[in-house]
Amino acid sequence: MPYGLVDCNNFFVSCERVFRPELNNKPVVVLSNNDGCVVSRSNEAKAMNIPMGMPFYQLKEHDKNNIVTAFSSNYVLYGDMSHRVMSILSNTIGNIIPYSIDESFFAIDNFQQLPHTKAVALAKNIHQSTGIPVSIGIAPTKTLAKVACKFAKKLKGYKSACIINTDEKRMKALQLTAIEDVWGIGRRTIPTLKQKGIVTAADFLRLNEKDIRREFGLPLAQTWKELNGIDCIDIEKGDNKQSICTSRSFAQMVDNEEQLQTHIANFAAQCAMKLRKQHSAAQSVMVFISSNRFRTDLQQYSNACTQMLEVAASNTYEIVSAASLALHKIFKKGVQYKKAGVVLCDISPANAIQTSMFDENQNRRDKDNRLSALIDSINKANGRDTICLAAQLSEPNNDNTQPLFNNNLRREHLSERYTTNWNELLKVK
DNA sequence: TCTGGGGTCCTAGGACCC
DNA sequence: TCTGGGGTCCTAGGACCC
Repeated sequence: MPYGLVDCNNFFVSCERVFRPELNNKPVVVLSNNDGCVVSRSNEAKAMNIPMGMPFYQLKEHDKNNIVTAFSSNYVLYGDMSHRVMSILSNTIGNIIPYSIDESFFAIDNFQQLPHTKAVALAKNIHQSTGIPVSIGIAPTKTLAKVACKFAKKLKGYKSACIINTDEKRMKALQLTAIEDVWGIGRRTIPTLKQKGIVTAADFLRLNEKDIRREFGLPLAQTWKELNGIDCIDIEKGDNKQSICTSRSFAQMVDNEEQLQTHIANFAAQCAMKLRKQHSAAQSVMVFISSNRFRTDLQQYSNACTQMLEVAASNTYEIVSAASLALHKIFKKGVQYKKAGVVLCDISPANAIQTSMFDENQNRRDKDNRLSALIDSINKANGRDTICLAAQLSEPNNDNTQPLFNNNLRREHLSERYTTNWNELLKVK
């Protein structure tokens, strides 16, 4: 059964351009949180040799004439645009297998179901309806669909859709595909493969499957099979996450425990909310902190601590308390902290919690759960953090204080939330 | 001065059992 | 001096992805 892949071109940049069409054909980049580094580039920016992940301050030096337009990341906007693209796709194709914010696989019964003309029309429809240009690859396996999609994106003649439906086309495509461009082969294995004289995907196929399995492990052996046309990579995961993480780098480094506790409380509360959203509970709460690894002139320290809960929980109070305890165990005085985060693990469905025979806190836990549900509904109706724990406030004793979340974050090039906020709609003269 | 965030899966090795 | 064998489970760390 063949697979298709729809991949949005330069997705974040394309989202920004929908509302700033004057930036079409100009170099544009979108930055990570804190305006840290480049995470999305227009073709023009790529042509200027701006690499993925380039720190923004280096870009400023690189781009002396200021011809590159930079945006802070606007995830609300990108999430909404992604939803629009995926809706059209699923309305046209039926069942889709979402893979990331900007790409989705789908399975078709046979190649006749989506011939080139129809695939071209689909790409065109998505572009016209949403403003987002996409590329489509169709092939016998997901890994080959990825290969096809790269050609659809790179070569104009394909009109945004490329189909690999014969062995001849497959081998031709693999000969023209550099080994580092193969989905599933990462930077750590490339040097070893190159040493063996493997330069293209076709070279890689000359290796023996058993040897690959032994030397590189199961995932690479699966990639080998997929390139041979044998479908074996399954990415259909359940709707529920197995771990939930909230973490940030700080614009300004933090050195006192109280302030770090406030950040951790906000991360933990955010994690708990995501957890409840998927109707799950977590049995363990991990907290990590680290200094600025780029500042070799400062003391380096990073550590993590996992706090187990007696009974899996999802209410904010318990999760924030556990995180606070964990932080206290690893906090070291005198360190300038640059990054911190909370990860929830051992996640199970909330309706299947294994209770403890010796649990004397069930009544309190029931109350906390009801309270968290109430907080969620108030915040959903009135905006994030309308109600929060005092531990999340930067100055708990001051009535005007705000939750600290995202406060220590640099976002100097933020666009409007054009599609999700009435106050930020596009203005037309 | 300024360097992101959030996931998944696999594996080797240790702990533990009989 | 000589010091079992075989199995399971758990976990930290590493690889990959976008």
